[in-house]
Amino acid sequence: MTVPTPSLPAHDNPTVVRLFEAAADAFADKGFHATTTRDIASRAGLSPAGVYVHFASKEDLLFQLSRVGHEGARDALAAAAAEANSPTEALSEVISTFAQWHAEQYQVARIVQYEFRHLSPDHQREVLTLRREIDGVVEGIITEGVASGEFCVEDTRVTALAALSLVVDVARWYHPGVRRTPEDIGADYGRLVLRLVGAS
Amino acid sequence: MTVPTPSLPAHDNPTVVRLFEAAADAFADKGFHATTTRDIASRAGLSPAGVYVHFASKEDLLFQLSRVGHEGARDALAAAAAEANSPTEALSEVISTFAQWHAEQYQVARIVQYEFRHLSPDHQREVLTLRREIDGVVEGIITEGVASGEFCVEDTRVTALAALSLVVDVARWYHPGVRRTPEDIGADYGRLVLRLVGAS
DNA sequence: GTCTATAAATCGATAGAC
DNA sequence: GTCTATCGATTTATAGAC
Repeated sequence: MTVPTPSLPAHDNPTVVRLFEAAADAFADKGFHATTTRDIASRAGLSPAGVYVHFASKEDLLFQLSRVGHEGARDALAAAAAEANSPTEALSEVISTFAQWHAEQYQVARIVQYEFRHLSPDHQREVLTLRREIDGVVEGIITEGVASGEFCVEDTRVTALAALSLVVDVARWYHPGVRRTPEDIGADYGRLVLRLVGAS
Repeated sequence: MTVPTPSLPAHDNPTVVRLFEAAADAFADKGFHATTTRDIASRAGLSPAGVYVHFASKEDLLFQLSRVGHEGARDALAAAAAEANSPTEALSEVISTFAQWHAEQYQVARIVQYEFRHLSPDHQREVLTLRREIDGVVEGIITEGVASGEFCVEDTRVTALAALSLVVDVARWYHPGVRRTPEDIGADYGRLVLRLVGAS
């Protein structure tokens, strides 16, 4: 049994946690470049210089948010896939879980999906590795379902990308106050994706 | 017969056209706030001050791009819908056309979909009106298809949003050099969306 | 209508006291 | 580890010559 990777750098430090939440709010709300380090610091109750005691730069904050966000999504996905007894159940559960995560964590999801290009090239590569793990889970389930005869698709990659598009776009339009709850959205997309793969 | 609204302010002025294209490239590539007016001006072959002869501000450039982009998408959609003889044909054609547009015009599409929040409140309202026209076309077709018995959906609004998510997300992942052509993508999504509405 | 030059404000990040 | 103060670079936008 290995010790799980800490989800945050120094996640037991309350000031670091506050900075993390402040940056997540600000980046999701205004975007990376429209957010100032002063903005983040004041939301966290610190002076402008306080940020740099805990993070090397504004880009470092974005990177840590992206990394932790991806890891959280990947873990939620893997847990959902592990419990399933068939490709149909697995796909429905994984998409449902992922869609719900995109709604509940819509700030982090937005940063993960839409602020990616503002990471340094090295950090882009690292985050891309995590993203490919996630994409691979969905594509793998569809491949299994086609092999077992449960699914009927023209192109596995095209269908996997379409399924992920449904989910990712939740981060664009979701905000607290929309009609549906995150649970509703997850359930809706769990059903819709079974139509996409010809399983219902 | 009314004269069509010019798609560009002073669209017959070659300098304005060059500025427009330079801004579209830059905003799509780096985002609104990461793009400098110097960057736009130099891409258009002008001095930093040259921008302000033709546009009031950087935000004005973003607004004009968003407005013209939305109008182009809406017109392409309306033309596709007008030619169809059934809800099934209409939905397939509209989604196919819209997806193809998002790939071919992926720079403008990206600006339209992801830089919206950087518009002024007044300009957000104006662009939102255009966007609701587009959403209404898709939702209207699905409503017709349900009424005629061609489609079978649980919730019309949820399904319309899902169909649009497929299309909108093209602007996030598409770039020249991906495996499929814009025509391929349009054809793929025209078929996939018929599955979403239970028509195939 | 385009230029050079620059104003005026703001940014990310650092220095050094405590 | 947090602060005040500020550096140095960069930004949007304007002034005024041509």
